[in-house]
Amino acid sequence: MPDQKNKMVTTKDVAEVAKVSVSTVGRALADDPRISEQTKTRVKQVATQLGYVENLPARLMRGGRSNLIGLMLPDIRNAFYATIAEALSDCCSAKGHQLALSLANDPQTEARHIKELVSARAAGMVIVPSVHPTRESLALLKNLPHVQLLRRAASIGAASFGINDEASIHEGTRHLLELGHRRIAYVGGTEELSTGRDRVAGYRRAMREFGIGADQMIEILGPASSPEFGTQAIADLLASPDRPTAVLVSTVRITQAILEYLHERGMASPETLSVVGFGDSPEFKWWGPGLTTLRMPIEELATSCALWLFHQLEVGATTDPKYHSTVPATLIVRGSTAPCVSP
Amino acid sequence: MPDQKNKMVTTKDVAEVAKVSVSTVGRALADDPRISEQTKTRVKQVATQLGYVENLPARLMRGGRSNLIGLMLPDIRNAFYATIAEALSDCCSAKGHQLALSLANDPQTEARHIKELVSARAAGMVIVPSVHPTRESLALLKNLPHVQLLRRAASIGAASFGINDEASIHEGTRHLLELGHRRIAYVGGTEELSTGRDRVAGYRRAMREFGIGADQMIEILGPASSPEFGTQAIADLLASPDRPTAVLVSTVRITQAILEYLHERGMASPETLSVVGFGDSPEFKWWGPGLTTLRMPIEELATSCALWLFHQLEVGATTDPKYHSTVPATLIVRGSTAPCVSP
DNA sequence: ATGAAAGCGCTAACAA
DNA sequence: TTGTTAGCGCTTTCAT
Repeated sequence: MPDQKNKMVTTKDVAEVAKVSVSTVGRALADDPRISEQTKTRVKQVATQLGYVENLPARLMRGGRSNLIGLMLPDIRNAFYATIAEALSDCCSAKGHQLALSLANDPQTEARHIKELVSARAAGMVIVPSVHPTRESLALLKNLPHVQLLRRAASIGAASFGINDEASIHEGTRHLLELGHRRIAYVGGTEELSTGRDRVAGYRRAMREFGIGADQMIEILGPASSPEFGTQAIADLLASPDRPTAVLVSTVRITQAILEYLHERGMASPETLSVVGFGDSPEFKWWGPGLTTLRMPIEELATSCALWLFHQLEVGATTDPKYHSTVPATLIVRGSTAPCVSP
Repeated sequence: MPDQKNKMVTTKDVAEVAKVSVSTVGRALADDPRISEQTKTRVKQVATQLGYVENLPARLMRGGRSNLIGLMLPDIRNAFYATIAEALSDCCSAKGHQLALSLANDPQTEARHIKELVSARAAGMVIVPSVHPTRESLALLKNLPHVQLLRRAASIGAASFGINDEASIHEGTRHLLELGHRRIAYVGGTEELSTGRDRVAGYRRAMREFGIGADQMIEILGPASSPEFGTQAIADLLASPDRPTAVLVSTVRITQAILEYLHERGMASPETLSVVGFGDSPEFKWWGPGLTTLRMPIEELATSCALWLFHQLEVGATTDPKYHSTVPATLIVRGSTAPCVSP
């Protein structure tokens, strides 16, 4: 553990040793054409020798923004978000940016992190917004170029990149309907979140298209990333008098919880229940007969999101294009869904 | 997307509007006891009204370090590291720190990220070091309080927190030996990494203790986080003339690759092969008969690592305690290991 | 090709 | 209780 009070080497120190002025040092290190090659070489040599490292805060004081890119996620242990973090980190590295990771599940924490980023004069941020960003968050975001990812808060007037949630869930539901299922349960996040709204809408549309009324729909909505909620939901479903023949899950964490529950109770799929999951992880292949699931191009999504943000940073982003991009999911059919055999 | 050129509100602006001096503003916002409650309230009100956000770089220029804590990881998609990131993020939030995530697999990228952290005057960092940190990295770390996590590079003279790798793998190997296995293969990372060295050492010790000579040991070493290597390794093992009756895997990623391989080929465990995995994820329970594996208290490890770092930051860390802490793994016995029935 | 000096926003020592 | 001022390390005119 090094001594913290260790004075750092400054341009002034370098200047003294190299016997030039501070401005010459600054210019030499910035490869200014006005400085002779000879001086440049000498200055750089001295700088390295002394272990000079530029003082970013001091430079930032003269205006401009730091190379920090904020990434606000609800949960890094979710494979979805980990993939996003990795893709974004790659993009940042390529552009010389530094990633600041903020994990927030509630609007207050979110606001605090945004404030810190603004305070640090971050260059921009990628945010998966919470349900109801605070007024403060919204005001702060006015001073920070940003892009929304996955979720979309209407109150935030920025470009957004997401999954086509409605169409994805619609496809999953239709798959079950075409297999003859009619008592199909939907388990997912609440309608507070844009994603929750869109997803349940996809379920409803598919059901309606097969002539199933709202009274026949089985919807269990709760906290999107709560395994406990998922466990409770599947338990309730299986215990209900007219238990469904199939279930469609619409979040990663709930999917994992349900898979775990069914496995622990030794309840075989698709015999007991046909299951359509959300997201795709390697282990979904070896869960029971293999999980039929919706795969999303998360990595590509995060990359295009980053590219767009960087582009905005470069061009200065004076306009407000309100660009909204969505990508579709792919249904991966495995063993967990089978034709309905119930009455 | 907001206008980037938007001038930010400074203390001077607040001072003008509130009709006080800049220092009064600074003190009022810092809750200095010398300022009257009345003035404080007014200044704070004006600051909020104007949307004032402190300029962190400017404050840092006066010396001291930022609230940035760097976290250097090889791979955020590995559940191990994601858990660490989350635990650390929680600790940082609690202490008002901001997490800067750096993903680096090679010494050059690692060096670049460390330099950026030093340049940004980060408060400290938690690092899972690469095999051979560059000379530059080592020099830079002298100016940045840090702690090593999981891996330990001898060249870095800092406190370290890790798994007791030798003992853990020893326990896993002994479990197989006690089940009667003798042809036990070890698949893990190379001996370049401290973890790789310790782990294979645990395997060797256990084997020796059961009277098995070095010539009877089956070791396949390669890149620790390469699924491709894992796939190749298990393929080779199964194709070999005297195929082992059991395999012990010593990294998370290789474990995942091997599980996938065996599942895809429909090779049942423990009939074909007894398997002891590394790490523990929910899905290990439902892989085939359930994976016997070594579970590590990663979250606790990361937390204690963060606590230690924060403590060092607080006390100033003038001494160099070279504190090394290791926690043991727990063997979780499931269905993938069974008594040896081969000749 | 190089140097001197101003100023970025903030804090703290010194004044009042 | 509040104001004045110096200076942190760097870039950027403006001089030389």
